[in-house]
Amino acid sequence: MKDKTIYILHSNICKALANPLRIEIIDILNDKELTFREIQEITGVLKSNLSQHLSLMVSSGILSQRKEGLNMYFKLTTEKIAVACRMMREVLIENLKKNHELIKDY
Amino acid sequence: MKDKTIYILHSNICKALANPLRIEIIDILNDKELTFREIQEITGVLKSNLSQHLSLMVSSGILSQRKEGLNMYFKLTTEKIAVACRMMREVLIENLKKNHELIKDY
DNA sequence: TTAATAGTTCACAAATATATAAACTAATAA
DNA sequence: TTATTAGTTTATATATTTGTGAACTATTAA
Repeated sequence: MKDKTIYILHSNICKALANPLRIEIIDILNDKELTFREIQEITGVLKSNLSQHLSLMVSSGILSQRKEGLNMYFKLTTEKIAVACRMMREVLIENLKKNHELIKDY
Repeated sequence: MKDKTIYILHSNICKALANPLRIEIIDILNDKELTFREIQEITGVLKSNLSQHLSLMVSSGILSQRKEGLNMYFKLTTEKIAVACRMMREVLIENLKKNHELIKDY
């Protein structure tokens, strides 16, 4: 029986992207570092909820955080996350276009 | 209030990757088309379970299927899925290496 | 028509993920 | 010290995901 550990670990990284709020966070962090407060203002979610999502993203290794005074800063650990994410967005857009082509004939 | 529909749709694509079995399926379909039977033999899961996972992947738009006689064939709809997936794998490997660096000093 | 093979659908139980609110901790300022 | 700001943790309720087995449908062969 083949060892499937790698698939579990790999899917954990993917799970970190598998939520609308977390996708939005990746989108807005794209190429910059932002504070917790800034992310909260843009997304408009409860701080407890945001903290849980950010914490999940940090522990899955896609975000890194640092504290400066009272503020916590967050950024993507690597450009690759943003690139992979953009690639998925392209797949989405292509699929939406295909569906549109199918539907417009009716 | 900003419209978050795009984030929901985008996260649906990501959810299609957010499971160990589905990652394995993407891995083995990498550049070829396989039958249900072949995927089942490689992964070793129940056919009902496999069918549900494949169906989810098809309806989220990352796989396409075609029937030929008694057999159902599956393949990735686009190369981009495999590329995005490989990119995530690289992020995982980098993180594992970082953790290893941290741990080996103890 | 009957049987066999291939896969899908359904119902259900168990596990995980999510949002909320309240209580908590850390850092700075008064 | 006390208060304030910034964020985390915890408990809890709800929703979603997952695996299993049984029943079902579709295609081909006897």
